[in-house]
Amino acid sequence: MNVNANGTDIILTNVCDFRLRHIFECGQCFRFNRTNDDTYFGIFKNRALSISQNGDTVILHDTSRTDFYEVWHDFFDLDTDYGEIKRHLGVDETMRQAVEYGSGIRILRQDLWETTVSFIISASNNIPRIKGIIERLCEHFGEPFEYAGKIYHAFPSPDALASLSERDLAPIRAGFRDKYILDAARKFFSGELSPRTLSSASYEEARALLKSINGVGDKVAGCILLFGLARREAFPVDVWIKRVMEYFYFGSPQPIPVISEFAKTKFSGLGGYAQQYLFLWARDNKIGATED
DNA sequence: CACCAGGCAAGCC
DNA sequence: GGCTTGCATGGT
Repeated sequence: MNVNANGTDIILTNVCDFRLRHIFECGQCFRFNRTNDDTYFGIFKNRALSISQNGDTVILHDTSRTDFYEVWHDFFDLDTDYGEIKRHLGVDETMRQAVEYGSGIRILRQDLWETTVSFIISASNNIPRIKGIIERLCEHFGEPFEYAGKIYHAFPSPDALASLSERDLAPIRAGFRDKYILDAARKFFSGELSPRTLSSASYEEARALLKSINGVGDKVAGCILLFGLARREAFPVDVWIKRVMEYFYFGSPQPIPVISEFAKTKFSGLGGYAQQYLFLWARDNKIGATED
């Protein structure tokens, strides 16, 4: 990959294993959306980005070399060799197909706190509504900032939410999840949970700490570990993963713990990557779902 | 109008 | 311990 600047654009050429549609449509990130055929626009922390792709050329619009190297390079996980990961995962016909289908997936390195709240909101919800709730949360309580002449809102800090009541969150229309968001905010605000504590904890310790938040169970904790703490061994089992694993590896319904154990053995430290390839493939092709 | 959405907690036995 | 049910809201 080569990096060049052209005015306020950063141009990446010879980019491998990178496709915006795969990255942003595999359900890991809720604040980026497609604006036209090959362009996505979104917000991460207190920065916005418009990014487009044509083959193996990627353009980051209205940014700088500094922001590219300090923010976006890490966000897009550009130091990780996905070719190597895909070779390790493509050990059977199912995984070969899943990896081929989502060949441009990269697991974004997202913010821990934002990921925690986002996946609390994801419980028993659908992606368009998850995005709506998150945007309302940001508009009401996030710090405004400017990008390309327009005003956007950062994700609200724990401090901004910790002293709110459920009534204050009513306009967000998060439903029964409002009290879970507040519990998470209070635990992060008080320091009971912190990025430093969770980063330095072992996988199982971090998982247990996250599950101390009301509204965080095994599945949501798995997503936070995978997307917010870069624990790539996490294999969160949602309805789609459950279906695709049952369909290809078991042939019959299985309890979630059975699927988790199977994945742990089969994928080892690469479970999170496997999960993303399987999720995108299963959902796009409705694998295992009942016909309409 | 049922039924479901990247689940979870509380209440049962 | 495992199993069932209610949960807010919006889309199909």
